[in-house]
Amino acid sequence: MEIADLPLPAQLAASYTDHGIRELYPPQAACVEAGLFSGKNLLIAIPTASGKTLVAEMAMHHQVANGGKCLYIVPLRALASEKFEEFSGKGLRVGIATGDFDRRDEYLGRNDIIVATSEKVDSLLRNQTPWLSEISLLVIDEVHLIDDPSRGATLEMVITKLRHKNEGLQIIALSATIGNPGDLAGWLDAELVESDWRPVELREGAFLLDTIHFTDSIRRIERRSKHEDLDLVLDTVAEGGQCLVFVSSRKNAEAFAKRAASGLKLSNPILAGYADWIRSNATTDMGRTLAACVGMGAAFHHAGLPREERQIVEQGFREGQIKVIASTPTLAAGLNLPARRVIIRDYLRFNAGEGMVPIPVREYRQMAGRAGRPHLDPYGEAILIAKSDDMVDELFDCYIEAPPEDVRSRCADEAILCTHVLSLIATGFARERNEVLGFMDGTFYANQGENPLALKRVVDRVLDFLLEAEMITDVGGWLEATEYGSLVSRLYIDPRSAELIVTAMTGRKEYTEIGLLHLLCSTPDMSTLYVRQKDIYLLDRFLADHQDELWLEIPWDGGEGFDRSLKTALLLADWVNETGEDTICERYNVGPGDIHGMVESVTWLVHAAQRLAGLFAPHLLHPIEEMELRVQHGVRREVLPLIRLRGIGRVRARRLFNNGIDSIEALRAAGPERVGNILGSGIAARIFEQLDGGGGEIGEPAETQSTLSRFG
DNA sequence: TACCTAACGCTATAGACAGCATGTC
DNA sequence: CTATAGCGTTAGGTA
Repeated sequence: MEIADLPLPAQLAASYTDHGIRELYPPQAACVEAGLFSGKNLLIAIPTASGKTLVAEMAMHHQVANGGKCLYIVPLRALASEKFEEFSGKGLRVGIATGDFDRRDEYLGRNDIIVATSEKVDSLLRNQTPWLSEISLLVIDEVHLIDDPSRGATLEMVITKLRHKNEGLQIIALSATIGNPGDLAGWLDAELVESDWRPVELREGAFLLDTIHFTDSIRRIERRSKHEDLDLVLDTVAEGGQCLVFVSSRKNAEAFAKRAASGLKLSNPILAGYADWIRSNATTDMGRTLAACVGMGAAFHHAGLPREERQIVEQGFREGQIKVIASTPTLAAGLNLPARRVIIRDYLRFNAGEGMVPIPVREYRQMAGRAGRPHLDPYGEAILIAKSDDMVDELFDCYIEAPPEDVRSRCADEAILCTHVLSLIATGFARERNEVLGFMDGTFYANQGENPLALKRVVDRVLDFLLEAEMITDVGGWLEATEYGSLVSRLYIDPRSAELIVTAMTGRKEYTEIGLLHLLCSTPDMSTLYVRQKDIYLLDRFLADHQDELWLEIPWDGGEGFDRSLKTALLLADWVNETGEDTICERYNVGPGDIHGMVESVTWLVHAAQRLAGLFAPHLLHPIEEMELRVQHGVRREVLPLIRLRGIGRVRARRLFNNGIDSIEALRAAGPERVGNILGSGIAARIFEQLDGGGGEIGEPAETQSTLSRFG
């Protein structure tokens, strides 16, 4: 099927031909035949890299040409940016909406295509965003994530809400290969397009000692090192390919990258350039290790890395300079980063409470699908590593030839349903008990024929909780959200978090920094740090001195959850007391990326706490507002007056403060010249522009003078 | 005595969405 | 309540 024969706007067709795309891949053609351009709903279950995005893009342009508006839902922020870039510059107005990147919020509705994460769409729905009802085409990327235990229900509810709201909505759902695509297609009233066609041949096999066993052939690998897994890498590189190695833990990723680096020992100016950049920005051991590895052509990739380092690694790999990346599952689900050979070294992963658990077939497929770069590699290889003879057969049975798992609804979970039921009531999707159940009839859960009574019981319990918490009221069967409930729904926090926060804030405890942080870290919305044996001593010592500063009771059973939230709170306390990044990383055994993640989460929660304080504990409003600024910037209280200026962050504020400038007044008194000496004249000029310009309300009067003497 | 190595036991374990209002070094 | 690699400790060996 030729591009030229399709009902596409001229500009899009031209953009495709410019990129050498003239003909559709067979599965893409199947989508057109299944009714892509005639408004049919489609469930497209085809392998990674076989052109799903293009199908969606064509449908979106066709839709817009007919006066429609499109919403493209993705599971990750990084994916949102990737798709945003991809869709931009082809004649349509494209917008992006994610938690960290939505400066166009106001104008979002003017776009033809909006790319957003599922949580962001849910949030927009909760805030009654008007343009959502104009959406005529909904694209759901990675729809199989409806099965994700923690986030799947949100996706399911968002889909159900949008279908409920927008009559005649066309849905295009993109999925990995799953066991029961028929179920999902049935729910969505969609035509099913299924195929295992790929643009690059994929060979899957299991490796033992020095031999790759494929389905009907074997391939010997030269022994080049002490480690078999490394031999596989060196072999790929010797043939001019690149390698992606999936391992189960960060430590393994780093260890493998080190081994690969000393096995490869590459050296060229470009790699050296990357290594220098990483080294000069690195503040931690981890960063220096990465720099050393990258200099020799290998890298590791996990969530502890700071964003910039992650991007360098990805870029270096795309350019073909970095030959190997040893990665945790970060790369499995995330960006499009193909390699000739993918090695799945660890297929067991530690799972709290369960021990080592084999990864699902779907995840294996996800990783294996990364093998083979279209137009660049002659073929792709996905290789599992066996430790014994028997393992080879087992790996074939359990992964290579195994059918992928079925997808199941996750929305019957009581804790998760709680937040969604509240939002249904707060936004008027349901006004009575039966309407809640009626709405749930439209979910995948109900469609899969799960026990409706079980769901009813859960819904009843959830409603009882919400009534008890006074987030909703029930007047003669008529359900309505209270001001509290509506706020919780819009803040997008778990109602259980809100209850915990409100209860603690209205208790008779005095405000303390650690009290607030620990409270927020005890919330189900905050992920907490792992507690090691040697941390326990430190935690106990902290408790001995500061027990009475905590807002929450210490559980008598010395629960693990308590230790975890306390450790996390201590990390954040260090952050707002300007402890250096390297010290924090070492003390808590985390990477810069983890700090960033936790700071981001807690900033969101402090904001929520601030709004809740406005409703229930006005006396806490001011200190919590201060904490909001402090976590955002990672600064002590004493530099807050300075931080409010644009162009001043934690470093510059600290530098000014240490030079005796602790307030707006002091800044004025010092004058541009002296400030210029401290920070550089360009920045000084920008600061004084703000001071002289209309910004009369910037900063606060100096109220922190008492602590000044410490630094003078 | 200084130094190295093999053997052993212990320890720790992936990822990342959401508010709000604009700019860090 | 699983698997595995990395690491620290220690015993044993060698120059």
